[in-house]
Amino acid sequence: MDAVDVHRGNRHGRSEAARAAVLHAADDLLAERGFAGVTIEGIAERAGVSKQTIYRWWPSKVDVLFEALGDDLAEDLTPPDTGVFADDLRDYLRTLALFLTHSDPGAVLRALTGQAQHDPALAERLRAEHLRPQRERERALLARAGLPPGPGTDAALDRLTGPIYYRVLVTGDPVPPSFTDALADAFLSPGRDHSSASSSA
Amino acid sequence: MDAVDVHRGNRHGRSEAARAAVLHAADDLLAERGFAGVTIEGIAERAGVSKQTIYRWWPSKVDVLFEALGDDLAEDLTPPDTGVFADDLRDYLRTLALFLTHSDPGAVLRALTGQAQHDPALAERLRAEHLRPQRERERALLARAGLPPGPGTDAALDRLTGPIYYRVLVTGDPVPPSFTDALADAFLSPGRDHSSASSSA
Amino acid sequence: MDAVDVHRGNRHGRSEAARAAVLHAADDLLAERGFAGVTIEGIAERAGVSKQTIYRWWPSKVDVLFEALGDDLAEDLTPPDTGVFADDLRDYLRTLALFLTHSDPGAVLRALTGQAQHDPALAERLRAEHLRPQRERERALLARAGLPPGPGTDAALDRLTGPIYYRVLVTGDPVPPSFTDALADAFLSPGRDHSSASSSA
Amino acid sequence: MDAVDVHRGNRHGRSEAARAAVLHAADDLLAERGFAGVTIEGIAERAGVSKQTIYRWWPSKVDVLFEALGDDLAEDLTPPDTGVFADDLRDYLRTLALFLTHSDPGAVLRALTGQAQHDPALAERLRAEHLRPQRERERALLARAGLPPGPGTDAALDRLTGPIYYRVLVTGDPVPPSFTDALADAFLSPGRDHSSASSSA
DNA sequence: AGGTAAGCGAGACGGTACGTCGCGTCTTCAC
DNA sequence: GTGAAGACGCGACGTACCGTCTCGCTTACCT
Repeated sequence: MDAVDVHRGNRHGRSEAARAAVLHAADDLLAERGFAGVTIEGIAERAGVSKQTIYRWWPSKVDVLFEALGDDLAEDLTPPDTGVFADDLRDYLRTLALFLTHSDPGAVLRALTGQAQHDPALAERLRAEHLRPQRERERALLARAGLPPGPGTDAALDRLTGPIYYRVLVTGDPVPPSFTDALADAFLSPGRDHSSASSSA
Repeated sequence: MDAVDVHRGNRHGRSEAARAAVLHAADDLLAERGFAGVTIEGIAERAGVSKQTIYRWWPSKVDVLFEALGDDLAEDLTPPDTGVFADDLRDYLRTLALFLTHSDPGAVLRALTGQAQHDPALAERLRAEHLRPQRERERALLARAGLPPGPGTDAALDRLTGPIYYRVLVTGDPVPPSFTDALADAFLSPGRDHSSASSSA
Repeated sequence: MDAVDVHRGNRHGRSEAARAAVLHAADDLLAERGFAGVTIEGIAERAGVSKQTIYRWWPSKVDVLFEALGDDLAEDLTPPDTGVFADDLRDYLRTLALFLTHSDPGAVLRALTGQAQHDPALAERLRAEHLRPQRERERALLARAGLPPGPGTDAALDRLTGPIYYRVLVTGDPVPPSFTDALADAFLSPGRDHSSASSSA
Repeated sequence: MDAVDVHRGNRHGRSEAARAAVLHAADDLLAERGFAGVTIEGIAERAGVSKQTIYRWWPSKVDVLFEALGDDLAEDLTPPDTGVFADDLRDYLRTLALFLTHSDPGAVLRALTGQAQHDPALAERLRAEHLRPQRERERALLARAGLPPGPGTDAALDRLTGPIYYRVLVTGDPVPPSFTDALADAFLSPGRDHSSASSSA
């Protein structure tokens, strides 16, 4: 913790302090000024770091944000496993909605998803490193429902999580528990009629 | 039609030729070089128009793209009305998927939706001028199913269209007719089991 | 004087009101904001006149200023003729110094002379329309001293007025009566020694 | 001398190569296209330098020209000292006339003097950094004539150099040796009559 | 008395240059 | 050999004026 312990960058490797300061500064700037307010020069100034240090380790500002996202999806969005599938599913969807709408890493993910619409390489990287692993975790959840693995699982997940992302990214409507619970219920009790979907909203 | 008839811009109003050239150029640039390749200077050069003319009428490049979107949603995405609701719904979802994934205005909409993640004002404008009117057209479609108007309609639409937008904006998976038909079927026959959803894929 | 009498411009000639407003506005702008602050658009706005009206009658802003100078040199700088040459000469040099340093048309002349350093056409026009006629008036003054016409007159005038212009345009030193009187004295009594020139300063 | 030795600009200071290229380009443009043809963009392009580099070191194009003037006055206009005052004075006035009318730095000085008519700050800077030091060198010349220092010296210099500047800046007349010699003679032999001044012209 | 043509205001237009911001590269020196 | 500092070439930004143009109004004068 002491200044003595801080790597300043030398032949023994990069400065962890600089790395953390950069990621932190990028996060802050995204929260304070939005995506356009995140600039390499701004990050460098706020982090007390030189531009060169940033360019040495990250190819672009989206890579900084990408790394700032870290393992937050794995940490925050691993579905629970209580043994009661219905509860686990409802829980997970609620957590996902909350993550996307109100968490700091959720804001980063939204910004990156937005940028991914302009940048196919970023899109692919997001999918490979975050979205497909997350999908894998979701598949594991559904597997506990006794569903046989297969394309049906993915289709079901698209129907479960798609409307949540849709509200977050497109309509901007809030995503309350009533909404995610209804999605879960539709999966759990496919026979219920349409109006019942709203009765629980 | 003659050159005599061309508004060149005077006290009686702006030049329609310049307006059209700008919108067209913006569209082209988006298609050719992506969102980052759309610059005011680039639009001006390609449209044979001065920068000032663009700034006179549009606050920013997203406003140009916004106007370039025009009434394409209303024109291309008004659900059909053949009298057979099931066909109409299936048709509409297929059309929506095609629009989002393979049409020029769909590309503009994707870019704007991406940018909207960084720009709340744009997000609101997109919703007010395009998404909510589109939702209204979708409500009219569902009304023909005999569904009573109410929040249930919106929830149903979120489940019908949400997964399509999700694939387009997030996973990047293709959205084939089998996928949209399955969504329609799930709405039309809520009792079918999950695996059947994929059997038609 | 009534509005009825104001030419608004028609087939029979230009609007005198517009002309005067333009010249006045140019003058004001020069005084208030300096030469760089004189723009065609600024003149048009302040004069309540359209740009086109200015361009119809003047090729450029320097032409406006040029016309704003009017006959001020002839009016303000015609040497007096009291019959006493020494007094006339002293008077004239004092008047010239005052005109150049503290009058409104003097400010216009200084600005135009400055601009003439960048614009040979303007320089020639200034000389043809103002400076050479002024030189002619000065020659007439010297002729009354009994000096035979010839190149000697011009050389003498260069020595009489040159130092005044020099102070105004180059050193920025004030040009008090003592200075101009000394110039006159040096001409009137060429035998006086150098130090006496300053003793009257 | 090698490329290795060229400062490219870093924490230890600016690039001397860029500085020289900018000054050279500005000089060239002034000579080729006149003052209005000197633009920051034009300098940048011709010098192979970015606009930002110019703005980093010079507030305006006038400042570039100012620096381009360098020490040329001190170098070219230091009066000679042969021990024969009359010769020195005649020589100096001839050199001054030639400098102002036909040298490259003289053209820069004329342009700056012209611009100084529109810009008091530039006027003061010209005087402080170039004109007053030059006046000091001229005073030293006159001191060798045995003239006691005092305001008489300045008045005499105004009469010696004023007419030269006057012809250069105002009338545009040529300034031949006969003209400057006559000025020198009038100083050296104040008793000669007026007509004699022209006889040597 | 009506038609006509010039002067006028308004202001949109294609341009050029402005001065600024951020990019990504580079070089140097301290540690 | 990392990192802070910061100059550099570059590209785009948004603004100010330029000089040109077209339009519709007004106003004599001239059928």
